[in-house]
Amino acid sequence: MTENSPSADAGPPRPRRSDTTRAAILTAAIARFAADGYERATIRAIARDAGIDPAMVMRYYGSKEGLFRAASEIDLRMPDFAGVRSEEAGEALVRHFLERWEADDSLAAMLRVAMASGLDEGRQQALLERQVGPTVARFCPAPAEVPRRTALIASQIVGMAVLRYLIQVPTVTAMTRDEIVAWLAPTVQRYLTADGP
Amino acid sequence: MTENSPSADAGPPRPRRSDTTRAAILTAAIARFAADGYERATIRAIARDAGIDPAMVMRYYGSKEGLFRAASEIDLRMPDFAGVRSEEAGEALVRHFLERWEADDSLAAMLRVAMASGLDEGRQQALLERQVGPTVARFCPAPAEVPRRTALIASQIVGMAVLRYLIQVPTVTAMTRDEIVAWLAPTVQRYLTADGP
DNA sequence: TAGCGTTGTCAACAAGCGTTGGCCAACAGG
DNA sequence: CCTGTTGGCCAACGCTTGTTGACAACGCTA
Repeated sequence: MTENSPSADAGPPRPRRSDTTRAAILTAAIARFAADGYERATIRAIARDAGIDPAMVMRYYGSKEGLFRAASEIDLRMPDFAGVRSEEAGEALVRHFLERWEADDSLAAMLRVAMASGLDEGRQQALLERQVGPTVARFCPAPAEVPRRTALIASQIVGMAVLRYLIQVPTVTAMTRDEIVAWLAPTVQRYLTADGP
Repeated sequence: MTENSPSADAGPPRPRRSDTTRAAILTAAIARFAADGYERATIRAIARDAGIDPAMVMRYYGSKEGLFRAASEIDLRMPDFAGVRSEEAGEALVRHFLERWEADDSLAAMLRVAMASGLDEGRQQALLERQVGPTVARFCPAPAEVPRRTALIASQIVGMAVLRYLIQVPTVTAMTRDEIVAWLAPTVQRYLTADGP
C-alpha cells in the first residue's frame, strides 16, 4: 500500500532519503547485539550509537525483535572453492571462517543471540544447509551424508569461535591464526572427506 | 561474627533450618539460567519455581549476580581415567562429557551465561585448567602444551554442546550418542596425543 | 503557494525488573 | 515465662525497558 506503482510492485524500490538512517541503525544494532547480546542491547543504546531517536528504530523495524531479525540476516560469504584441491579443503574452510569471523561482528552477534534465546526455530540449521552445505557437497564423497558432515564441521568451527571470540579464553586468543588453522584443518578435513568413522 | 564457636571457625557449620530452602532456590536457579539465560531468568520466576518469596533469594544470595555465581560453580566430575589406555583417551573423554552434559542442566546454564555476558573474566579459563588440565596432562606428551591442548579439546566439545544442547540443531540432536563419539573421538585423540600439527 | 507524504523529536505510558525494609510466626535458651 | 534469633511473606521503592502518539520541520508535486 505504500508503493507508488500499482502495476509492478516487484521492482527495486527507489532509494529513500531515510536509507542512511536505516543503515546507521542496522550498523549500530549489529555492534550492540554482538557486544552485549540480545537483552542487554537496548534500543535506546542502539539509537544513541546511531545518533537518532529511539522512536525511529520502532518506525523502521517495528519492534526490537524485528530489528534483530534484520540485523542477523547473516551472509557467510562462502567462496566457491573452485580451484581448491580436495586435500586442501579443510584448511581453506577453517581459514575462511576465521577471517570471516574477524571481519565484522555480525557473526558473533548471531551466535550470541542464537544461544541466549530460543527464538531460532531451525533458522541456524537452514543457514548451515543453505550456505555451507553446497561447499561440503563439493568435497564430500557421500551426498546423503552432507547434512551430518556439515553439522560436524560446524561444531568444530563454532566451538573455536565461542572460545576465541565470545568467551575470549586467553589461551585461545593468544594463538595465532595460522596455529589454529594448522590444528583444526585436519579435523575439518576428516569430517569432510573421510569415510564413515 | 555470626559463628557460634569463637575458637574454631573452620569446622563444618551445623545444618540450618533454611538449608532446604537454599537448595530449592539453587536448583530452580540452575534450571532457569539454563533455560532462559541470565537476563531472561528473573529472580521472581526462580522464586516462584522454588515456591518461596523473591526476597528470600536476596537474603540468601545477596543479589542476582551472587545467585548466579553460586549456581554456576560447575563441577565437571572428571573421572581419574586411571585404567584408560592412551589410545582410548579421546573416546573416553568425549563420552564422559556427553553423559555429563545430559545429566543435568548446569553445564548448559554456565555456557549460556558465559556467552551472554562478559562477566566471566577468565573464570572459564580457570575452570578448564583446573578440572580438565590434569586429565589432559595425563595423556599429553608435552607438558608445556597442556593448556593449548586443553583449549583445543574444549573447542570441539563446546562446539558440539552448543549445537546439540543449546541451539538444538535438528541434524545434531538426531544423531545418537555413539555416532557422535565415533566422529569426535579421533579429533580429541589427536588434540591430546598427536605431535605438533 | 497550498497540500501531502516522509523524517524526525519529544514526552509520556504501562509493565517488569532488582532490591529494600518492615512485620509476623516459629523456634531456642535462660 | 520472657527474649533474642531465624525463616518467611508482603508491600513498596526507584529504575529501566519497549513502545506509542502527538507534533514540528522537510521536500516534493501540482
